[in-house]
Amino acid sequence: MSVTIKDIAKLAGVSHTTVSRALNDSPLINPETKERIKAIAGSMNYTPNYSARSLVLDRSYNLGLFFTTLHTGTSAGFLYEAIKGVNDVIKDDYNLIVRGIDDYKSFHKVNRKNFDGIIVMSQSESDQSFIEYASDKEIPLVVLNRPVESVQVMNFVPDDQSGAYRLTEYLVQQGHRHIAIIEGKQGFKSTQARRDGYREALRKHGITVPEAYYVSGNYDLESGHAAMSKLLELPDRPTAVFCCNDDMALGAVKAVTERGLSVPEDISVAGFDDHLFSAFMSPALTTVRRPIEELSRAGAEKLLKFIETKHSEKSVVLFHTELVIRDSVKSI
Amino acid sequence: MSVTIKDIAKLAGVSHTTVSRALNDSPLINPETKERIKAIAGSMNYTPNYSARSLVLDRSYNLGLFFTTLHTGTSAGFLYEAIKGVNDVIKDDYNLIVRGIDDYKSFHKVNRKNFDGIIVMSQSESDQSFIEYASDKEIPLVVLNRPVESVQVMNFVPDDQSGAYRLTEYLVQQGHRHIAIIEGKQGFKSTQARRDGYREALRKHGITVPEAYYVSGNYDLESGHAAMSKLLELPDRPTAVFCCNDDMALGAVKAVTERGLSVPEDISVAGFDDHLFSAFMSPALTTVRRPIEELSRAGAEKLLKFIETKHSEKSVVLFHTELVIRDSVKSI
DNA sequence: AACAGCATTGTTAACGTGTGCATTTCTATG
DNA sequence: CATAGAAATGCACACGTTAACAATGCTGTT
Repeated sequence: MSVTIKDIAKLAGVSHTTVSRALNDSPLINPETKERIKAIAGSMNYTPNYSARSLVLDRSYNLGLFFTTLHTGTSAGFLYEAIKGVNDVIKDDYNLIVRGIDDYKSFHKVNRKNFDGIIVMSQSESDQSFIEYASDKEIPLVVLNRPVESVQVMNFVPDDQSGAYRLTEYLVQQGHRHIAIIEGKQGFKSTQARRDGYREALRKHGITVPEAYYVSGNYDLESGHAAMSKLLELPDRPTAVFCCNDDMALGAVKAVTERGLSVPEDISVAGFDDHLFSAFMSPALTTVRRPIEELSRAGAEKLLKFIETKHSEKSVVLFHTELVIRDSVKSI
Repeated sequence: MSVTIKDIAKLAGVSHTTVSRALNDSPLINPETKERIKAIAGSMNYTPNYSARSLVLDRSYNLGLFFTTLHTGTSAGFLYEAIKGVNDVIKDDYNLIVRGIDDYKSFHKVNRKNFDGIIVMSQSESDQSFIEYASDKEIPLVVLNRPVESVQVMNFVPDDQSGAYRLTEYLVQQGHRHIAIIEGKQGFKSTQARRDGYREALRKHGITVPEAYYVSGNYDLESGHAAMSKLLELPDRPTAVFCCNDDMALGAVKAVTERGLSVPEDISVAGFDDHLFSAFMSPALTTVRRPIEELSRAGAEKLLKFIETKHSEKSVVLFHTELVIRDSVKSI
């Protein structure tokens, strides 16, 4: 059986309360007694029973990092950057619980007893009921990646729309007018924001494109490949394709080269996200950088502050997205 | 304040003990009383206080998924597959805590009170002291990815050496004799296993290669690019390069194309891991598939069994690696 | 020496839940 | 109706820790 504060108390000849005071830096203890107790605790390798502390303090020391889903539409790079960003902030002071919201049959297991706070990495509105539930339960909550108006939460959102707008403008500036789009997973807010940015830029430049230039993907390599294959069959083939994430761009480029065509000589391709591999594609991909790691870090910092101060306020912080010009777009 | 079993007991007109029996399917309760209690608990949205249960039952319901490090040498795909594999097994019965072992200043926070079990995804021997510590503390432990002899643990290991051997044999069968290797992160056991497989195949075929054909990388895109740049400068340039993971292979292919050379016409490139992007590279990468998700799933299943039965035995399960032939190797 | 105030320590209960043993209730049998 | 045994329920304590309030000890002042 493990060492408890009662074992230490016996050896130190004090009450268990005094041991607790010593180990928690209470002002209500003589410094010499404190050091003596700490030495004994150290020599016995005492560690607190966190369950007991959690019970008394009404704290769990768990933080949730919840993704709308982990099953599909969530790329490895996205998951990786989110975990790294949050982990850099919380270190080993909290347990980071990683989950897909769609894994919950019922949310009632998620409550203040089990989570000190939750970061929702929101990909679509399908997690809206969860966000409302968590807010209603007054669980400290931060929502990343998607703006949420109906709930008083802190929000950190990459500016996907202006990123997509800027990228499409760049394609226009390079002379392209036949610009197609391979969209992301239907229902995801990022899909809509990127499409809106694309459309806004076309409209600004008085460009109209046929309906066939809108093709759906699923944010993965295969769907990018399939979507590009469709676009390449069109009688009026686009000169440039905006792929709404880098995974789909890689699949699209593959579809192009399989037909004996080349990027960007025969058709230009752009992506979105700036994953690690994007700079190493052949050709190096022109894309938009989304700072997922920084956004996750900022969200975690805010959540810790919220937990500490018991205070939060509605805010939306837009994270700058950045056009990254490489080699996959040709000037025509 | 939340609903406790005492609140339910009051409404049901029974003791809290009876409520506990009802909610835990004890045989020591009248079925009608049980249903009545369950109905009340349901209508009050009762959930157990897990801290209290953990304290009484000496259980934490936390499982650790610990990587040797999350800082460098751990690719997004690797992390993603491991988390997915484990998560598929544990669902929401346990909290999955994801950490880098090198994040711990001291291991003493890791104990049976805080973790019901731990899966170590071991990348190098630098986690050996942790594995020994956890085993000594009798924390249920499963080690994935690296064989461990000094400790009585269950081990699930992909057969990297024979994967690398088979890949190198394939290169030899395709006529290559000037075969270089871009190694992984120094000190990682996977680096050694893949190098050993490569050397074993060369030896089998009586092939000797210059020392300059061994170049170090760091399991990332940049180091693959840099290592291939070195190999391309050699007066006696290799005809084929075995990159010890797919990220480095992508970087290496980029270095080739940047020099106006092409893969596989001018130089063949092979990888290791079969990440999702590998099939979509231009050319599609010949590589070795390592079943990280399956291995993680098997490890999690074994760990849950161990926690349940309090019984475990030393075992090493080798997971089959598979040569995946695509387009990046030319026959000469 | 007596008293007041402050510092230090201890007693007791709380947190929410599970369980061993005691008590009560119910049922079957003679 | 009385008795025995089984079923059902409750009492009291435990788990390890924190904290409110009580008690004790020490120090300084008059």
